[in-house]
Amino acid sequence: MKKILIVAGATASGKSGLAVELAKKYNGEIISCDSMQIYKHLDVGTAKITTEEMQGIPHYMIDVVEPDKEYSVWEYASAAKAIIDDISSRGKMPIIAGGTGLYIESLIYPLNFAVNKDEEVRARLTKELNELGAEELHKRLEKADPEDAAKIHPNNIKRLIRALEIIELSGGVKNKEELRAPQYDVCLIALDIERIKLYERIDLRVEHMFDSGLEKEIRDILSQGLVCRNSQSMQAIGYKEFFDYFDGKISISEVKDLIKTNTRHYAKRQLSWLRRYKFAHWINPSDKDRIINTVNEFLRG
RNA sequence: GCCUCGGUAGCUCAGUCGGUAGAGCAGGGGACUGAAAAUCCCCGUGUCGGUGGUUCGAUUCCGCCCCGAGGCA
Repeated sequence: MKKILIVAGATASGKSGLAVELAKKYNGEIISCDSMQIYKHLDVGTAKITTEEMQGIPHYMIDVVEPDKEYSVWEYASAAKAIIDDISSRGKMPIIAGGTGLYIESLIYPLNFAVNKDEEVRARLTKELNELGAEELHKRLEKADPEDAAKIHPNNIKRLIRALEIIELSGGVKNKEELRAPQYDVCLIALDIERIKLYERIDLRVEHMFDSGLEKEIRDILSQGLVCRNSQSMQAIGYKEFFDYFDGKISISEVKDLIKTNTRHYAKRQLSWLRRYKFAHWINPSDKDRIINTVNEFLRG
């Protein structure tokens, strides 16, 4: 099985920098695993790595989509897996760096849905949801797939609609346990930082984003018509918070505070996701020796 | 100096016709299979400013004191 090294962790914990260090040491190339750095032109707000910071190491899966386009895990996984194959075939080490849990999941285990999303079905289900209410749709799911229904809270309408969509399109229930074997030999390094320090780093990073022209960046992409407010990319933290400010509802300092708060919440969710991987190596990013030892052991095995 | 209104959870505040109190936010935990930086779920004991008094019992009523905000001088 091909070996891949994954550097994961909460936002602002130092994944990008560490990935570059490891790539230099182990003859690696880096594949970003980030649902927003996928988008072109969202640079400051996504803390996208700069060319200088890449230090000559090839980076993939960054700037691959226009910011008004929708993107999905499936597209990510297909593209990233092809790149993993390519890097491996050249005798180099694929290093995955990023914090989007679902995207990481899609590389560790194969996605096993037979059906893609379908905007028409989705739109109709959304309409039904508005007319009938979530409870009613949840009951429908319960009839079709009680096991799935038990796992999806009626308030979680995105999941609810997706579950019903799968049933309608595939004519059956989700393909569950099978095909969940890992598809690579994975070494997962999860960056472990004291919570208070992580939050300090987040605050600093947000301050830095404002100093680096975050407001100008978003004004520019809007005025150039690269996105509209409801574009998927504009759901990103660091962008969506600006719209109330543009509408005169909140001040710029409130925008900044909101971004900080939302980023903390996001970091918490990222850590929560990573804790599911019992095989992860939780290591403080400053503990280089342990990181090196862990990777060495992985490569020997 | 006098008058009025406040002082309750980290913050903003509600409430207790006297039986030791609860929301939002923050914070913590969790879920997650083609929207995922999205979406959703769970978690609330704190000298109720201090001190005397009335009372079986005071955060609640009364007195005094302290600290804010405003008004009159």
